[in-house]
Amino acid sequence: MTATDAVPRVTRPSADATRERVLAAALDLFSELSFDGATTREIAARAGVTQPLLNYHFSTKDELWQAAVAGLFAELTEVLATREEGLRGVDQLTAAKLLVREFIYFSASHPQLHRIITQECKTDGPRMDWLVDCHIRPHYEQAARLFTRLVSAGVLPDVPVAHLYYILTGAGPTMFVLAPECRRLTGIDPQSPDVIEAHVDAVTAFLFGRQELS
Amino acid sequence: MTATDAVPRVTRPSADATRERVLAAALDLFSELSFDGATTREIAARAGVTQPLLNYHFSTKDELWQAAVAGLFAELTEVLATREEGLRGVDQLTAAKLLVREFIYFSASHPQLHRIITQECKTDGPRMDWLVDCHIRPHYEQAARLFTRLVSAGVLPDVPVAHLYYILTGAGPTMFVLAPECRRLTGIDPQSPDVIEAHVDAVTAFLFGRQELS
DNA sequence: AATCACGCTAATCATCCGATCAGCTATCTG
DNA sequence: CAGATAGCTGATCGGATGATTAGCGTGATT
Repeated sequence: MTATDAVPRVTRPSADATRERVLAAALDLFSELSFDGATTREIAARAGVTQPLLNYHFSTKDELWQAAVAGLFAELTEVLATREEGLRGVDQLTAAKLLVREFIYFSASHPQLHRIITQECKTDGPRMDWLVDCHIRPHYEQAARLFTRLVSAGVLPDVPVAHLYYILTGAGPTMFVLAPECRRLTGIDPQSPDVIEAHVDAVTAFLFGRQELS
Repeated sequence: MTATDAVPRVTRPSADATRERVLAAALDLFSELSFDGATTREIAARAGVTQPLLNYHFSTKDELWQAAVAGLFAELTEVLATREEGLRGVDQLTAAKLLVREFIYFSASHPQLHRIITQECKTDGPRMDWLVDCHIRPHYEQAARLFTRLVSAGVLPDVPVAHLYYILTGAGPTMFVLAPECRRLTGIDPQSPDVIEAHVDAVTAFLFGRQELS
């Protein structure tokens, strides 16, 4: 089905597996320790390989970072696209609520996403430019279209979409981004399914109106 | 009035001024570039001094970081205490709304606060422990008492206070934390007074109920 | 006036970082 | 079977980082 089946493969299968182990380790460490705080040696150690291998598969530390982040956004894009696909024909308000819920669920299972965004987008720089132009903007524009429709329908108050965007992307993921703090501060584990469910309910209740709280 | 007037001072006045210049530079760079990303040479350069001076005033990089963060939290504590003082006698709901507004205004004028929190509290570590135990917990407990009263009064929906805390601290400051992203992504400058006002209005509207939107 | 502590700097240290290079080994190709 | 190549490692390099040390100048003390 894919091109790699037709063309005789030049890369050995073992390389793909280690590549993905490296990418997973890089994503975790970059998101938790920041780009500068995560060292290539530590990433390599977590992936069970030696440090020069990172420069073999990804020529530079920046390219490793880009590859790890691109994989994460690909997951987000796929999850949202699949969900949207499954919501064809559902009425606008219900579809919007379920799409927002899906986004918060993703933020809970992939806290690395907003950890990296809040890490890189605090300052101007090449990584922020790349993140915004290549990955964040498409999702922002999709969200903006959705919010615009909901405001027109009177479901959301008449607030500029940029504010709605930062209220949702702030209120939804922050508890999961700061999971270690939340555990120490409140004793609650944000990775628990019950807590995730309660948070999704709470955020959607505040966003779409109080009476919606079950 | 202060003790330094009575006791003959041993530190020269010039030292206090440079100390504060160093602290301000450290706060900006730590919050934007993370603890590891900010170098002592860069902090010194921004403060207009040489790098070994940082080790003279603050024995280590960690102590410099602690001093800078402590000063920021002292400002927050003072601002909120002053505001609460001025709200004695005001009815509970109005006082709560104005206190929340004050918090968001502070997040707008001091984005370094939540930049550092989201930087350090993603991972367990000594800096996270110190931040939570010495500075975050007192404010969390104050917020928890406020939220508990508002839930009892029926002003807020019956959601555990931890969720309310992370919804507020996520929805309020994120737009200002990610100001560079917001400018590039939306063309809106979150430091503009009009935008700050609109965001404060929007967040309080979602938090305290739709009908409150002016 | 002599002394001394304070504020600050130039020079330097050990350490760690990302990157490079030569070389090993196993698999694939012809 | 022989050669080539992909996958990976050990050793190492230049550069940057946080910290230390010795020492300078100025202003307060006695």
